[in-house]
Amino acid sequence: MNKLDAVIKHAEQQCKTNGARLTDKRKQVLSGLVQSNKALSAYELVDYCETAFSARIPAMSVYRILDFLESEHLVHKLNIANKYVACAHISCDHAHGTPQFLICKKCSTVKEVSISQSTILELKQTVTDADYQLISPQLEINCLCAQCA
Amino acid sequence: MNKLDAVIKHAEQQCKTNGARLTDKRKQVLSGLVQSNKALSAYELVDYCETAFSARIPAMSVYRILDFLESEHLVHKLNIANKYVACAHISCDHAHGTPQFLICKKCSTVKEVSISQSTILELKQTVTDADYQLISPQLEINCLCAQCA
DNA sequence: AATAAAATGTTATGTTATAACATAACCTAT
DNA sequence: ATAGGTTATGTTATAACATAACATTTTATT
Repeated sequence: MNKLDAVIKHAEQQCKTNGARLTDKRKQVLSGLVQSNKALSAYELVDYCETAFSARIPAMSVYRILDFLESEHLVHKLNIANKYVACAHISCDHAHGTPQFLICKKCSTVKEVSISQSTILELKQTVTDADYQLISPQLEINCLCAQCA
Repeated sequence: MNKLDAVIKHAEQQCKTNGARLTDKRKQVLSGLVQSNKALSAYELVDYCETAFSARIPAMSVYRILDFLESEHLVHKLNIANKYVACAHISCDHAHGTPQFLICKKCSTVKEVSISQSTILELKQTVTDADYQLISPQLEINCLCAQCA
């Protein structure tokens, strides 16, 4: 089974478990992100669905679908780029922690990496010391990929 | 001397050293950021200059001015919020490293903090291992401030 | 089949940002 | 002092990202 099918199957299963539905359009949007090697904007996903599936999904719907996929932890929003990526661990069985992203500023390719628990703890401590409350320790780091560098 | 005057004086000196000019409009935009306790968007700065100085600066110019102030290291862009803050260290004499920001997602108040050198080194190593190249180790962390929490 | 809930469509508009070209302000060398 | 280049700002248009509000369609359940 290829990667895409495996991911979609896992995603479907996961939605079912949560009593949510992975509809055709949601599958199409998720496919776009899984197949892409880089982060895509909502409007790029509109184009992808049109091209790949002849499905004309309005931008508004894509945003809603992205919200849904995020809520199911199938997709991450990269705030520094205003783009979206599929979670790199959809078809892993183990649960996974907070993702960290290296984002190529030129071409939007993304690598989802892990930093050590101790570093995360230190960041949390820094936040606590500053009298702030952490929403998510997701880090997004501006980089250049090997290609673009 | 109050904080604002001190900052502007330092900023002026710093620009002079670099052969750059801190014009009136640039001062006004910088003032807006220094006086604000939170990050502001370019359009909020347009409003600020109108209100505070009766200076109608077009959005286009504010963006250019922000670019300039960034290039002089007087201002930081917070990419996850699409807003801008004055550098917290303009009137410090010592040079300072890469800034890290805690950003309140509700009200955009910002705290500029430092993380340990060892953490920064670990992040750099993570990036290198992933065959990426770091543009800047600036971290921006989504939080809630004490007020909003 | 009737109903309620969920998903999607539609239209309008808000927000952030840049492109392209015009004009004004300011140095600096003659 | 002024001609000519450089820097700064103005103007207009438009691109790119995002949400609000309300309508319709689809799906699941009784």
